[in-house]
Amino acid sequence: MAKGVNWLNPREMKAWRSYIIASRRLLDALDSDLDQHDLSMADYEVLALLSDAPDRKMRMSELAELAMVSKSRLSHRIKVMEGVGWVKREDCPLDKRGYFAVMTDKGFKAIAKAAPDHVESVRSRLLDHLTVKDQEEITRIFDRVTNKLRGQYISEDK
Amino acid sequence: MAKGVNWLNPREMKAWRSYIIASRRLLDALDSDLDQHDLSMADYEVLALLSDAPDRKMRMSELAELAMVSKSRLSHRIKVMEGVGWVKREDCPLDKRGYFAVMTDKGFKAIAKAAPDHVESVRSRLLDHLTVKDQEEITRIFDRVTNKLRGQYISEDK
DNA sequence: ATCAAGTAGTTGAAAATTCAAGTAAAGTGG
DNA sequence: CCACTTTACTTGAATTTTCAACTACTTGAT
Repeated sequence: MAKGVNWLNPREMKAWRSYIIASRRLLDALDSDLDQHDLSMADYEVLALLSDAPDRKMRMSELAELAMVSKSRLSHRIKVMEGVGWVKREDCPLDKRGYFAVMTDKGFKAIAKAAPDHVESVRSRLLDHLTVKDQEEITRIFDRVTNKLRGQYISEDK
Repeated sequence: MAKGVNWLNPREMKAWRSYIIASRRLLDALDSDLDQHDLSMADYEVLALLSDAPDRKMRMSELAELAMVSKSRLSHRIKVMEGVGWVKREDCPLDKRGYFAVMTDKGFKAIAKAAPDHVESVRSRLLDHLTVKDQEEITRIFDRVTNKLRGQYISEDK
């Protein structure tokens, strides 16, 4: 096998760069739009997941998995959210190692307040600039990327 | 104006979720692929920018801007890279407030070693799953997103 | 010249995240 | 039911990132 590196050609390079640059700026913008609600995207997602869960509670592991953060990180984060009064912990009777993160009313109000702004933010920063066809392309392309990623060997904890 | 929130419809929701989920996993995968070279994506980009710059040196501000990190973050990061021996600082004769970050030979070797793996990683995690047409779509869509983002009011420092 | 305001970059402390253990409870095979 | 391995979390320390000054220089106006 030849040892030469298969560098990106200009078209590939352009696609890759367009994608990361936009993504970085987009995520930054969304995050800074959430500042007014004292939330980061990551915390928003955790709360959103909880608010949709039955009884607004979820096992730590499941929450970590769905929110795509490490258990350790979730643990730390839940501790601060607990301090703010948005969630509390409850232990799981069926598995004594486990805990539920339970959203409080205060937490629910917090995310209910942030949600409209966040949705508007996602629209104005991203969706408004995509045609219906673009949206479908995005879905198709990125679903495929996720699927392939799943197949490949991926790191451990998170 | 009616006060109702314009929530995302299923198609929009799907596009948005496909995009972030894939992006998070993708970036995680790329980052963990770089672990073997003791680099993060952010550090990689800084070094890549430097290695392409004339004389492999660049003003701190410009580097921060192109790498899309805050000046403070770059400053800290360059300090540790300086410790590792990948870059050094040099002061700018034309503007005595300013500094250049200059890549050392050791730094150049480090990124030259990482680059082929990183490119391969970008291919196997992303580009291999995109048709030429997909690449063009991505470029078109995300360039537009970036442009619109530029127009809107965006935060300060970074 | 002089002074106000802006720019380039750094710094230390605070907050967030990762990393490497550590604890306690389940599950599993014999 | 007894070891042994796994799972579900938490924790504290180390690292990274952000935040709010702060220094020193440049620029522009008078």
